[in-house]
Amino acid sequence: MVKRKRSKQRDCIRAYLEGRKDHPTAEMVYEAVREEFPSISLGTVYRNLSLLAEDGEIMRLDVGEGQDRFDPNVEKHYHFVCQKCGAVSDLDMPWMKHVDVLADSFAAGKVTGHMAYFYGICDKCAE
Amino acid sequence: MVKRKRSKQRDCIRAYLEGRKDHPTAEMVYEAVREEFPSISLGTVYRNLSLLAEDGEIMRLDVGEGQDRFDPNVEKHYHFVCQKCGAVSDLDMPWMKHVDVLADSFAAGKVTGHMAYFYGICDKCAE
DNA sequence: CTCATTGCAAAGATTTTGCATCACC
DNA sequence: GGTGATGCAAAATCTTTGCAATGAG
Repeated sequence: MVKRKRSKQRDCIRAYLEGRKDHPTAEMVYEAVREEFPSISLGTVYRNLSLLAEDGEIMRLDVGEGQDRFDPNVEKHYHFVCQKCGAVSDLDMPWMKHVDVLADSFAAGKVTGHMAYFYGICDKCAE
Repeated sequence: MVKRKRSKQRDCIRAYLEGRKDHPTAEMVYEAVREEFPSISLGTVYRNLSLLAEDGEIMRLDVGEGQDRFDPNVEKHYHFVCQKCGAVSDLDMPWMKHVDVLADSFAAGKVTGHMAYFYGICDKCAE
């Protein structure tokens, strides 16, 4: 890991994410942080999101919709994606480490983990 | 579903995928099909892959590496991704429909399915 | 003073699309 | 012959990167 010098922009991005449970995209982070730093560039946002993820301060999510999302909760947990509105919410459900053992018995190699998300329709869209 | 007119190019793409278990990317399909249709365009490959997926003849995979991959096996099944060489192989392991029920009890909405893949190091790379 | 960070813009990478032409039914 | 498909190139999307200027330690 490289030496890191503090920056107001990165602090702001980190602080913004800490308070969220909606897993913002880089674009959403950009729009939000822009209110405090009107001249920040999208490149800087992407760079800092990558640095924070690299340092294990946040987690990068890919729920198969093109844009990556970012989560301040770095604990292993599952997500629920609404197929109608695209909202991504946390699932407070136990991590299934045992499925890695199961998968390992079928794989032509050593299984060390898995990636998963659940999809369906959220309550709000079901109305 | 729209009316479809047959084309040699699409037939070739379909036939190429049928014989594979390595989940080629669009680029790989393009390179392969180009041997029979040297003037085929990448756009046509993308277009046909999307049409075939739309018709349920093939399945589009996203294993979080940027490029999508395509699978002639449209049955629900899991995949194993080697983190070293990037190879994607099938896992002949039962589909865990019960986890959808479990997730549903935790979700703020109706869970209808899940997406998952396992990762690790394949035998070839472990040597 | 050094070098990580920024803003800007250009470039990358992947996929989609507009359009005139082609070919299937 | 009508319209779906093709090839080509341009564009759209999302993300990364080169570079000179700026700022933190």
